[in-house]
Amino acid sequence: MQPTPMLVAVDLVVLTLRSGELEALLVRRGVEPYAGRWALPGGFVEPGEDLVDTAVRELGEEAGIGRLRPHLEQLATYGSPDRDPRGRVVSVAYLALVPDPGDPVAGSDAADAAWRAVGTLGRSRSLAFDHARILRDGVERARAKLEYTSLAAALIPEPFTVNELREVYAAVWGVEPDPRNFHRKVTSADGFVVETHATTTRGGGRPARLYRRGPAVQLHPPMLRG
Amino acid sequence: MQPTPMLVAVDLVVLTLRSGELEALLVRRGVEPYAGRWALPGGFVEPGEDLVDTAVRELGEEAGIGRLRPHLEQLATYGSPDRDPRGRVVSVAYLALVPDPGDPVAGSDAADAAWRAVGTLGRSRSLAFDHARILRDGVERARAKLEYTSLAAALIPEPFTVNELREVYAAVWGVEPDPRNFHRKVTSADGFVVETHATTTRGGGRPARLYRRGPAVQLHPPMLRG
DNA sequence: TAAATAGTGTCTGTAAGACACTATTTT
DNA sequence: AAAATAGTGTCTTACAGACACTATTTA
Repeated sequence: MQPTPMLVAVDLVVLTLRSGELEALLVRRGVEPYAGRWALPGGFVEPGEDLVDTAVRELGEEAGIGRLRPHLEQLATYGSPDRDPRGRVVSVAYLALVPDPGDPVAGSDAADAAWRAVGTLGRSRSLAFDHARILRDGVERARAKLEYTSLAAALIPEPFTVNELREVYAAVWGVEPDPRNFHRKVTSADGFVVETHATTTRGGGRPARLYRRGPAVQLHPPMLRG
Repeated sequence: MQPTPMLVAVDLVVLTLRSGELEALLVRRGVEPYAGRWALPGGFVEPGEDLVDTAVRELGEEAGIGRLRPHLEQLATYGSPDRDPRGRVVSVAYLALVPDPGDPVAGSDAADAAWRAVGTLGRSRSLAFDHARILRDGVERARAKLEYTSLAAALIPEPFTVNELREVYAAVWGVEPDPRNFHRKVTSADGFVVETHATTTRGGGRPARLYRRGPAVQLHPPMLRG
């Protein structure tokens, strides 16, 4: 029995922190199916192109985000037979975390693009295809990985203060960690952040030391959320 | 520009515990490419078939494992353009953890099947395609998830003793948890195991209480490995 | 009885969370 | 000075790990 060829796409859950909220990048579809509806950025894998290269290419095309060296990891693959009315399309989803790149520029195959707070999107049916589900999975992955990795630092521009890093946890988890305990944990966790010699007063009050992302990927000990 | 159709396969990393060792199910390929080489069980996704259904079907076909109600989760997707000499094949890998089902029965498209200790397989180039890489990722996923989920119980038959559960951690992590502290942690972790009223002396010594898998998926607190 | 495994109690060190207190800026 | 944010120290509680001790079986 001959195997059946299928179309393979890459869809992106691109998250950032804007004005204290976790937001996702969406594009408004210009063509059927779901024309006019919001969707995750994505596109088909080209011949000879590795999956992650498709993700990187789409990141650049859809929002000029490539230059920001985002954190990029594979999320999951969605292949329900009826997820795309055009036929059998298997979608490999990637999760990207980037510092806020500002308002997006519309790409070639997107009539419009915008950042939207993730709060209500996951539950809604406003997104095309099964993208609400994919977005929800991506947000949940990000939430979970903040706990035991240094991923939070990927959502804000360098250099950053400890308080700016704390605001990432506040936005993503919806809880306000104690600023004093948070400070102690971050600066004592091995390799989470490395200090620069500069300070800033952009937050008001006493000057805060500026930090860059440290070499650690896994955090020991982890940042716990209750 | 028209997107290029590709073949989509599902490959399985099936792990179990046999004679104190973590072992993976392998099949010997009967056809080219890589004829005669060991590979992960797997097959192409059929039209109208969901990815996870392909995984379940292959589990049944390749080793009659379906009846064991294995833990099954998606692992990752591998789509390097040159990973299969026949052409472009994207493979969605699933991780299955099962209680030891005994020696496998050869399936239809496998000349032979066998359990192999994972210790050296990951590093070797003896497996077909990129299956050594996939196996390594699966084992690493299992190792990591033992820490904060109740997955260990999926590798042994029910009902089990606390000591049998401890042997799972010993085999997968390569460390021997203290039996006394382990006992306290397992029985006090919320929903990890539920006790039956039966006991057994199959381990020798004082009769040990028998347990079944509890309702918990995430463990609070987690089982730490140093 | 000895040997083996099952299970409980106790101690110590580490770290999370609560929060008092000091430090350095702007208004 | 007052207000704001940055950063340190201290206390309490929880729990991981070490390990003494008791419990219940087989040989």
